[in-house]
Amino acid sequence: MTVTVREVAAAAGVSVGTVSNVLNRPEAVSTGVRTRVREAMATLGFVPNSTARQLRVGRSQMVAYIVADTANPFYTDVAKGIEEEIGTHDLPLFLCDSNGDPSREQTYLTLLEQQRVRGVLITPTNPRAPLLEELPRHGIPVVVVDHTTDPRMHCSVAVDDVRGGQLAVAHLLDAGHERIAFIGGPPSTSQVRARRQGALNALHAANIPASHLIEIETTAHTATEGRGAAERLTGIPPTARPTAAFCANDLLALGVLQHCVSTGVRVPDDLVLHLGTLTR
Amino acid sequence: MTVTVREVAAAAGVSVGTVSNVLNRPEAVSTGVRTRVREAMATLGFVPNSTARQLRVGRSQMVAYIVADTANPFYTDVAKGIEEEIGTHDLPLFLCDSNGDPSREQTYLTLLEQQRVRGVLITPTNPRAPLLEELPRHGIPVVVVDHTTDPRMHCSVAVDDVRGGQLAVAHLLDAGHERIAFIGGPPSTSQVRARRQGALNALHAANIPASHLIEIETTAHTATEGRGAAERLTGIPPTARPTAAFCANDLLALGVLQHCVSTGVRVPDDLVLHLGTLTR
DNA sequence: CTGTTAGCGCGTTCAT
DNA sequence: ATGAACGCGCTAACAG
Repeated sequence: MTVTVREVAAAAGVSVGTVSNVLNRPEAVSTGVRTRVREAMATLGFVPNSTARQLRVGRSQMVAYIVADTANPFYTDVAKGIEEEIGTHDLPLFLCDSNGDPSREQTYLTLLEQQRVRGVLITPTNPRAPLLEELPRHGIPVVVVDHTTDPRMHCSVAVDDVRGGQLAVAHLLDAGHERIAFIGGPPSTSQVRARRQGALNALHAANIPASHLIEIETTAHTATEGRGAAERLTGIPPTARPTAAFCANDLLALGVLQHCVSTGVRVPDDLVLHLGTLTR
Repeated sequence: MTVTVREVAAAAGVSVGTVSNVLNRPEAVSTGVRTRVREAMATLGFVPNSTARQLRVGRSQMVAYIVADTANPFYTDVAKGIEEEIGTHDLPLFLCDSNGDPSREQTYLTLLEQQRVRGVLITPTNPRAPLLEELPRHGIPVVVVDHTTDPRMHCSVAVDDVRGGQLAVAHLLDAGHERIAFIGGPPSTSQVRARRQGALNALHAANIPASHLIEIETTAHTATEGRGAAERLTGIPPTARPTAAFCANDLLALGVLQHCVSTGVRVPDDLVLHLGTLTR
């Protein structure tokens, strides 16, 4: 069923070493032999077994990016950027969805380590997973995305969430709003905590009491949760209701918008909503 | 650097066959030896090399789903469903983004074939790619998602787009709308063609001329394109402007909504917009 | 129940 | 420029 280099070699009347050479160092083979071997590969339907190559070479060419939720456009946008870059090195990217579950995250990490992959990028659900440190020790580079970690162990790239939250809320304050909703995911996520802190900083800088930040907590970064948050928000008596909302996540903002549209809340007359990076 | 079964065997005072057995058929090894071997693995930091295992067994356990755009929530929702199912068989899923590029799609297919993966799911950008038929011939199961193909070659699962388009537009007609926008992606995608056909069917069934379906074509299924479409839509003189819009894709609908919100077009007073499956 | 051994398909010396 | 032979780490078949 499966065609090997040996069979190709026999068909082309050369040795396996030569076949391997036309595969990996074509310039080291004479033109005539090269085309003869290539024809043999084509007629036999030869498909290189990269498993065998990897075993020989010691590692696979695969790069993986583990995220908590592939439905979150932030992650897929980051993934597109990663692909663009590593594509220039002819490396393929594979996306893994841990679904916010530390045990699934660990399963993927284990799997990837056993596969001897070329590298792993991860936006960790469990930033203190022991495997996160084990991989680099075993020679597998790890890049932590959207989360800061111990720089001695990993490279990492992250957003200044405090500043982001501060800018967003300062903008709303400038526009004259005095009661602002903060719609944020579970406080267990550091990004949410940081953006909230930024929001508070903005209030403080404007001499507005922190109580004017009306916090609505959600359990996840999904549109469904956003709709629920909007429901709670619009349930607040008009005089106490925030006039603007800052959402810690695009999908939350989308859900808020969906709820407003379907229940007749005017945007932006009744509620000011700034859509962030959901721009693709 | 890398620990092998042989070293584990030596450390535990057993043979490699036994080590392999505790890995793959633990019940066939006596309890004492089993724990002794497991301890040796732990202290040595043994990580099974699944590349070698795959070479021996003939195929990898990896399942991949190739989509045209991981930023399209439809695909990631499908991916979640796939994961849920294959997870019950202890198989990991890897997402591949072809970015709508047939050549990248082909690259992934080639790679996966060379990796001898367990199976491939794909929403094809190029449904007639020769590799799509070659994989099954080489023993790699392929499932075509959201696209119908020759049932002799592949299993496939797809949506009845014609009926979907018909239902959506019939609903708007029932609500009293007589001029309806059809905002659809490139007509080269069969899903868009089918939904458009369904929309026309609904008009025909209601004895409304096809010219009352105002078609706005986009080049992709993105929010950006949706915003552009909305701009064109709101540029139509009020008397001729559609009073409702049917978007062939959620991201387009989102873009339309974004444009309306940012330019003060009332939803649904000025324009009725139904948000579809964007529900997570 | 445990040990021994023969490849899985390929890349890479070292000869020629 | 080409060929022969070895081994990557592991599983499976068989022998004990």
